[in-house]
Amino acid sequence: MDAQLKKGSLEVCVLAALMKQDSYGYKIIQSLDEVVDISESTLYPILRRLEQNECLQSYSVEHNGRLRKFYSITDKGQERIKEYLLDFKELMNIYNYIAREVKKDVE
Amino acid sequence: MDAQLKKGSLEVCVLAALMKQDSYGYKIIQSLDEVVDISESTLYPILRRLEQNECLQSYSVEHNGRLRKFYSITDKGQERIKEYLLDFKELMNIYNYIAREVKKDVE
DNA sequence: ACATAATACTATACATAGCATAGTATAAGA
DNA sequence: TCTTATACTATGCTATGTATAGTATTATGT
Repeated sequence: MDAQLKKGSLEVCVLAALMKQDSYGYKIIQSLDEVVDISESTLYPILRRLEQNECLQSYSVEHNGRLRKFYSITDKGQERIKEYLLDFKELMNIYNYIAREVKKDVE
Repeated sequence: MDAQLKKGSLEVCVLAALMKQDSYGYKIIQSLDEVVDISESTLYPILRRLEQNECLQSYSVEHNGRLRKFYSITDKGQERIKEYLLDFKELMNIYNYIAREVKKDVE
């Protein structure tokens, strides 16, 4: 899938993954496996950005002697998702236009 | 609308606008007016990029003493649109996942 | 015992696309 | 004569996704 098309969506996808329960980097990648292929180099910067934005909060839990960084979604993060859903409707307008123009050609 | 979300779509939107008939910069902006707000600083670079990619061809027509640059879509440009439509289905998967996780929370 | 895979994260650097801003230049209308 | 519409070019910024590499521990396989 074209990287450009993912822009703006991956971030929100990560937020959505944290709606059910708190999670950490490695686990998030796995839980999103069926939805989208997201690599470490994409996810970790997103997590840091979202924390800076206050869309996420983090806390560390010791696991096998190392710290696992858990993230939980904030109210602001949930607002962010709602804005995305609204924006996506506008994107659908663009998509529909494109699909329509192609069909016209076929007819 | 969030600029990031438009990435990858505007370019194809311009291609789609040229499916019916050849057109030029200023006119394209107008014809896309109802679909998406695209400014000159966005459109003209797109047109040049698409011509370099060979998704568009151009020719100049004199109009009131100045040259108007008309663009027409190539076969490669039409292929490009088809790829976009496929890619968009994957994006819909992401969107559906996000919408689903939000709903779960409401229930 | 040793190698490999899985786990878990950090850091650097890059490409791309959309967009703001500014500049150039002509024609038409108030 | 001033503004608006027309039509395009050029420079530079920012955000996001991604490749690559590095670090370090645990579990598994041979």
